[in-house]
Amino acid sequence: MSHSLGVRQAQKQKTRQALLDAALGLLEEQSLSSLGLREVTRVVGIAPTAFYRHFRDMGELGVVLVEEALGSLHVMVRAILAEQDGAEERIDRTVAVVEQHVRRYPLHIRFVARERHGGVRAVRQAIADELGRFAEEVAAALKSQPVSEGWRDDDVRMLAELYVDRLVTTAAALLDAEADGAEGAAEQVVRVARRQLRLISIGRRHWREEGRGDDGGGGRE
Amino acid sequence: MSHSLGVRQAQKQKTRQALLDAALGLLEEQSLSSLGLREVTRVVGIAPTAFYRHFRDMGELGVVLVEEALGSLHVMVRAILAEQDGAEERIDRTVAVVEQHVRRYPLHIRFVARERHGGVRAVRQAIADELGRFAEEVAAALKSQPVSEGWRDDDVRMLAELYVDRLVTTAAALLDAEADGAEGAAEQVVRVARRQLRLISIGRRHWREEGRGDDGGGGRE
DNA sequence: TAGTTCGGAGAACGGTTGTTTACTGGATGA
DNA sequence: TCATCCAGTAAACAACCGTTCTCCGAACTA
Repeated sequence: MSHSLGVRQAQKQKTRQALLDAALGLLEEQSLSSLGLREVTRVVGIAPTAFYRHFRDMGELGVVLVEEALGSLHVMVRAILAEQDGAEERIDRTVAVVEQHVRRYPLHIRFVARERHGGVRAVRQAIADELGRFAEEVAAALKSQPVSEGWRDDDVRMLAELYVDRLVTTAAALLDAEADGAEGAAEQVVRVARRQLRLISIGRRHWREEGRGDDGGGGRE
Repeated sequence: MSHSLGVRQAQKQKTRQALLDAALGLLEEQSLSSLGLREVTRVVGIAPTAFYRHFRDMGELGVVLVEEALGSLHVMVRAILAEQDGAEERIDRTVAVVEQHVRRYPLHIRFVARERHGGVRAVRQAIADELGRFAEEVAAALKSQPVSEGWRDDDVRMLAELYVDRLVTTAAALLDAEADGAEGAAEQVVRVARRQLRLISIGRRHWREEGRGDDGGGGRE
């Protein structure tokens, strides 16, 4: 905060953020690879050429958007992992936080869901990296819980990825449900998500007893 | 087969299929909303205007591609569900079939993964519908298994969605792993997928004992 | 055989795109 | 105060886009 950056840099960051916001808005109804540079600058109200003062191309802007979007998600998960409640309460809290996050940053969620497998390589990579870091963080938290005693590290990681994936999927489904305008749709998604997490949690508790057969390397041919 | 359709209609279907194939090929590296009509016709080798003889616009072509892509997936799942093996063998077979399907129809998988949350509403809807039907089929199969005795219908459906989602996600991950050229990446994905399915399966077997608390309607506010 | 149907060609349309080049004017720092 | 920097401007570029309209010729039908 403090140093106040000078009028010059402050203005630059302002229009830079305006570009990011405008792009994110436009990306609600199209995908990044079809989003035009001129389209974005038009919304912001600056000349097309001014775009280059901030980003080399739309792909670069997309990567920045990824950081912005998943940065806020990061905060969300830290909040969940910090808790020490029982499994049931933790699940409720988790889903509730996802729900509220979707309501607060719908455009960010939409963007991540869409571009995760989208047409721009650099953006896909950025999302994959960030979600990977994400899973790592979840894995660390899971490992420190009593239930994980005797678990192999890669099994913990496997579980973490299952959780992360479920959260992302739930968030996307929730977004679609709200967009479709159907009345009870969102609540339905939330209920299903809770039960799915519960089932996974049950599987987790019984993993040590039955999860044998550590299918090492090999394979079939 | 037999009726041979006449030279006229046969040719039409031929170029129609050529359009679909060309589009699918181009969609390996971009998303539908950025795919141009001229781009497709150029690959096929016909005039841009001829496109309209087959599709109103690219969205319509996309919907047809969805049916084509998920139609083959449908066959795949029937094969899996038909089996009567034990849980472990079933999981191995499932993952193996997914693996081979990804190798046989990589472009179809890529397309579905990308456009599931893509920028074209009609296509998203078509994919959602098809995956829904898919989950319904899986649910019916799960219900007929002894393990599901005493399960509520919507709990079975919840489990089916969990499975379907996992298969789609695994297929997409497998595709990315193979594209990235990393040597053991694909095998790693397969191993993780197997263990995740195993964990879910364990959760399923213990669901009746611990899955209580049927969080009915209500909610929090 | 004569008439109709229709998949495809071709040209032209107005509009949009990304990118380059040269320029302006206010903030910046000596 | 004065030279420098640099975010944003303006004009022009060639390339491409989706769509319309008119026409052709081979396949169909009667």
